[in-house]
Amino acid sequence: MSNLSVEQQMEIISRGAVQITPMDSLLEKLKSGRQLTIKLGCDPSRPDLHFGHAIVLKKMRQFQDLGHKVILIIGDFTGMIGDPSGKSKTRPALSLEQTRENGKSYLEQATIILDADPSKLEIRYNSEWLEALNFEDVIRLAAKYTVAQMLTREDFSNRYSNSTPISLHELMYPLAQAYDSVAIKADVELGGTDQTFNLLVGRDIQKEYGLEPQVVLTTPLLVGLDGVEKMSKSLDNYIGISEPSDVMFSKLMKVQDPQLEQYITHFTKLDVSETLALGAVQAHRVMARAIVSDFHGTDTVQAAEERYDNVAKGGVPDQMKEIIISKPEAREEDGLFWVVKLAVLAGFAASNGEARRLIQNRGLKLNSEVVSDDKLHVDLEEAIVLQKGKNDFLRLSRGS
RNA sequence: GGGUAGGUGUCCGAGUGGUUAAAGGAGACGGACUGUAAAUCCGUUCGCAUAGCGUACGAUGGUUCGAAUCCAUCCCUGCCCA
Repeated sequence: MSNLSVEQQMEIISRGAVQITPMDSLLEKLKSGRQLTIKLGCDPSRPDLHFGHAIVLKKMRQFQDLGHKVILIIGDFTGMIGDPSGKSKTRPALSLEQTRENGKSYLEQATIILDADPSKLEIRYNSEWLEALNFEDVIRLAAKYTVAQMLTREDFSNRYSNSTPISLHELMYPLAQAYDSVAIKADVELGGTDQTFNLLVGRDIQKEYGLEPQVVLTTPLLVGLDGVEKMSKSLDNYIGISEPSDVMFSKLMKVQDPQLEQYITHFTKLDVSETLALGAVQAHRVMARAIVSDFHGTDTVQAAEERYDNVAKGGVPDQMKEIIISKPEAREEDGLFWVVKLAVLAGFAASNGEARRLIQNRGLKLNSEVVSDDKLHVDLEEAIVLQKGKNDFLRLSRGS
C-alpha cells in the first residue's frame, strides 16, 4: 500500500470531490491498510469517452496509485434492456455482442487514464450475476425498496410532477446497479453527482445483504465547451480523451472562463489559485499545456501550441486532415469539381443547400480566399485547402 | 374498463380550411467585435446543380378546387375515476 499517511491520501482523494459519504467510513477503510475495491459503473451504449468521463477516471486512477483496485462494471445486462436513465427518449436496446464490443472499446479508452495492471484493474460484466437472478430473486430485491424512496430521486420526482412518463423498469435500474455493488463487494463507488441517488441505494442494498456499505464519492458533472450544458457527445460540446494533441489543445483553449477552475482542479496538479492569478488567457495556456502533455507527452505540446497560434493569426496549419476525391461522388465534369459538392464531401455541410448557405454567408474559404460564387468549379490538379469558419481545415486532392 | 387532454420542423411552441416551407423562441452554423473567450450586433436555419420542383405538421385512408387545420380507423403519451 501507499507510503503516504492517511491524511495525505485523504487530501488527494478529496481534491475535486463533491461529496464523500460517509467520510469517517472512508478514513477507516484507508486505515485498515487493505486493498480497497473501487467500483465504477460504465454505460455500454456510448463508447466514446470524453473529459466528462475523465473526471471520474482520474479519480479512479488516484485510488490505483494509492494501491487500490478498480473494478469497471460494464452494464451489458442493463444495456440489453435499454436504460432511458432520465433522457426523454428510451435508448435502443443493444445486443449482447454490441455491449461486449462497446465494453472492450470502453476499456481501451479508459486505460488511457487508468493503470492497466491486472492487480489494480478488473473488468466485469453485470450480466454475470444479473442474468442469473430469477423472477423471485428480482421481486425479493424489489421488496427491499419502496416507491416513496425511489421517488426521492430528483429525476424521478421531476418527471412525475411534470407528467413525463416513467417506465416501471426504470425504477429497477437503481436496484440493479445496487446489486452490482453487492456482487463485487464494493468498498467505494464513484460516480457523477447525477448518480448520487443510485450510489446511495447501493449502500442500503449492501446492508440488506449483510455487507459493509460502500463509501459514495461523487464528482461534479463537467460543463462542456458551450459553458452551459454538461459535457456530452450528443451536444458536441466535448473534448474526447483520445483526441489528437492539437485538437485537444485548441479545445482546451476554448474552455469558458467560469469553467477554467474546474478543469485545472480535475485534470492537473497545478495550484488552482496561483494558476488563475495569471489571468484568463495565460491560465488557459498553462492548463492546456499541462493537460496535453499529460495525455500526449511533453514533446507534442509545443507543436500543438504553435499550430494554435498560427491559426489564431489566420494562418493555415501544415497538418490537417486530408481526403481524396474520386470522380463519381463529386460529379466531375470536364475535369472540374463543384465547390458546393466538395464542401459537402469535406463534411463542412450536411447538404448542398447548407453548403450554398455557407458560401452565401462568406464562411467557406478555398486556399485562404473567400468563396463568393456557389457555382465555382475547381480542378484538383493540385491539392487545395478548404476552410470552414476559423478552425476547420481540410486538404482535398484528386483520386485517380 | 370509463372519462378527458394531447402528438407540429433539432428542441420548445403558435397556428382550427386558402401567399403556410408553417409565427415566436432556444439551439446550431457563418460574419463583425474579441482572448480562435464571454456578452453584443448582423445573416442563415427541410431537400434538390434552386427565378423552379419535391417532400413535410403521429400513421393510413377519406371529404374538398384547396387540409397541419374537417371526417374515419389505427398507433403513441399525460391526467382523473375505477
